[in-house]
Amino acid sequence: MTTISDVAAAAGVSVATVSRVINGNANVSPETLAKVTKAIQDLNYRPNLLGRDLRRTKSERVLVLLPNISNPFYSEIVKGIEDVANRNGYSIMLCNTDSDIKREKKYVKMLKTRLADGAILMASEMSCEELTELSKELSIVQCCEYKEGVPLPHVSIENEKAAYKATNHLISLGHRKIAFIGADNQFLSSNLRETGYKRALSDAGIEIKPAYICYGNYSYKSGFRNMKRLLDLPDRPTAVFCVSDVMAIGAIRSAMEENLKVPDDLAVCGFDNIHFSWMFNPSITTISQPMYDLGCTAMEALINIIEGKSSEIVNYFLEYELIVRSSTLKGY
Amino acid sequence: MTTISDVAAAAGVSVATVSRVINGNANVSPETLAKVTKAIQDLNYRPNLLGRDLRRTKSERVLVLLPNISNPFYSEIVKGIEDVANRNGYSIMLCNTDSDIKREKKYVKMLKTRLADGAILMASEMSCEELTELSKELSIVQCCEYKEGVPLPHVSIENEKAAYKATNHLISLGHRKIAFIGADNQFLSSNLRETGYKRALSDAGIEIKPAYICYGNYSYKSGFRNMKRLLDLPDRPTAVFCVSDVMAIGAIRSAMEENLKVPDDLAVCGFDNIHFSWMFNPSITTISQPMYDLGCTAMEALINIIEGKSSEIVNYFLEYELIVRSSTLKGY
DNA sequence: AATGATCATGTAAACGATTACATATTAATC
DNA sequence: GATTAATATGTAATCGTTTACATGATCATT
Repeated sequence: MTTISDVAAAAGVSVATVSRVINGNANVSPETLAKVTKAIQDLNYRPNLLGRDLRRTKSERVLVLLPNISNPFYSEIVKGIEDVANRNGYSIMLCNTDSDIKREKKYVKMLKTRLADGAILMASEMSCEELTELSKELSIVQCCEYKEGVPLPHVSIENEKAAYKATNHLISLGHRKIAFIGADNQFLSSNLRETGYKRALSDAGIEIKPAYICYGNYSYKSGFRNMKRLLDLPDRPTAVFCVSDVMAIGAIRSAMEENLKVPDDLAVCGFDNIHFSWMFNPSITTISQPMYDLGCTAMEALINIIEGKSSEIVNYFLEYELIVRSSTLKGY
Repeated sequence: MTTISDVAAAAGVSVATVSRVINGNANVSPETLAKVTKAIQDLNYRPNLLGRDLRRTKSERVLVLLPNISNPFYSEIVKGIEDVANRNGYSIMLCNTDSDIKREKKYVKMLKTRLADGAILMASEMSCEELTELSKELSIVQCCEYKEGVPLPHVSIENEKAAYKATNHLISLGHRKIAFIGADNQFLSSNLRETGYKRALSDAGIEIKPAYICYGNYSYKSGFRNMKRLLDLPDRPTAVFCVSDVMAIGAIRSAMEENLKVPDDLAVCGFDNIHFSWMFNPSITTISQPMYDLGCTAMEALINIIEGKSSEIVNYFLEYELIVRSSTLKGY
């Protein structure tokens, strides 16, 4: 490993001068510049980031913690994050937590140990107390999923209203027996979506039937199983609102196995607008989150915090959209 | 930011002793241990990784460069990589290159600058020369996609044979008019799969028709478009082999738009066995790569290199599998 | 009681960079 | 020509660790 002093020796100058050349300092004579540049070339020298960052106490790196890279929902968000990061000279590193709090904490530790300047948390498993603790010393933004009452900014959509809109769409198509496949996790969005679903029913004067409400874990299988259960009910629903597209796909396959037609016998609405929701047959009606923009906004907020431009905590709610497709409306 | 000397001061000992405590050195008296542990707790101290790694010239971190996290194919591989890494005390950080050589090089630079001990490259855009150059100073393993003749180990499947098997499956079902949707990129696997396809046809005494061979870019749309073109041929094929599941899905949707039935009117075979290939309707016949194992093996190979256990370059070819489903065989 | 081993702790040098400050050289001003 | 300003370069401290080596205390051995 060649170091800055190797270069200095080769060029016959001091390490300070080499450092000046590397960092584009103006006060270097043309001849010295040439000598040093040549030495750097010859030795194929790259500054050691550990040394540099240690001295600078700044890394221009940002961690993105996400529960699961295999969830297509996150891909677009990450793209937004990366684009803004790159425009501002930051590198991002993705950390797959697998929804495992131990893994998550390992990455948080890297943050604490200054390996990165800040982080974006996508669906943290940490408690409010832990997050509040972290907020004191670290630059962190919550994206999509967030804990309420934690002094950290978040970027998301209004899940309650979005769910209301989705459910209302089903109601407006004439459905009265509308089931709900939610998620049994600690995330706020799951609750908010359930609340929105219920409010839509109430507002339409439809009774809320507990038997129509069930919970999965965002997976295909949980969508499949829950739908099967719903279809086994004596008074089976004619529509279902799933809080993720993947579960919606599971639900549709379940209905198909029972020889039901979608949307004729069962209308299905998902959430997220992942790529596969329009590739699927039938294409799936869903709520589209502005994933790319969510990512961009989160990264912008993070940079503001890191660079100390804003000390107040700003939360962002971006616009969502109901996208009607064949799984609820024929011919779309 | 509290440092080791803050802790030392608070505990009334030297920094060396604190360091000993942190690193579990045996020669520390119980009382001192207690004092220091308490001070660490009180001050909520975490060692600065930059300082530590700089001194140790070792980071126990590994970079995983992949072209696109939104490709579900990579998720399982990453899982394998992570599991082996964690078992061996390494952290992994994912780097999304977006198939952009500039981004890729940015991450390689981090490697050169000792931010990580090594890297796994999933589908590098770099040339053989560049990779050869890197191999001299860095610990790198190629996974899935690889360049031939580069002195870096790789882990993959035998793409030519796998494609042969897939094509042969279609032939054995009685098809003679078999199209191929490949990929127009620089990757070896694309070529090998085409070669395997052609060899299967030749071996079966079927003429290779250039009109039946076309190229996409692994996307849904490119599958869709190419299939449309193939179906517009005067003598349309009755089967198609796509080098990715996503393109296969595009092809199926294309056939459906023409009111063709899959597999009755058109048999479709994909490649990769991503989750959606069995969620899709019809479920898709495909070649299953042992993604998890590919990841595990790549990580194991990398650790061997980093820790200097093996200096020779070993290449691994893992077993693939043909998975027959409804898109080629009814009722599966 | 002298010797040596063992244990606990401290001192200070590294790791590889950046940068405040000092110094030397040259150019500009009066 | 003396003074000052600007430019180019070097010296050494610093970032937060780890760790080789030194030191001093304790205890067993002879």
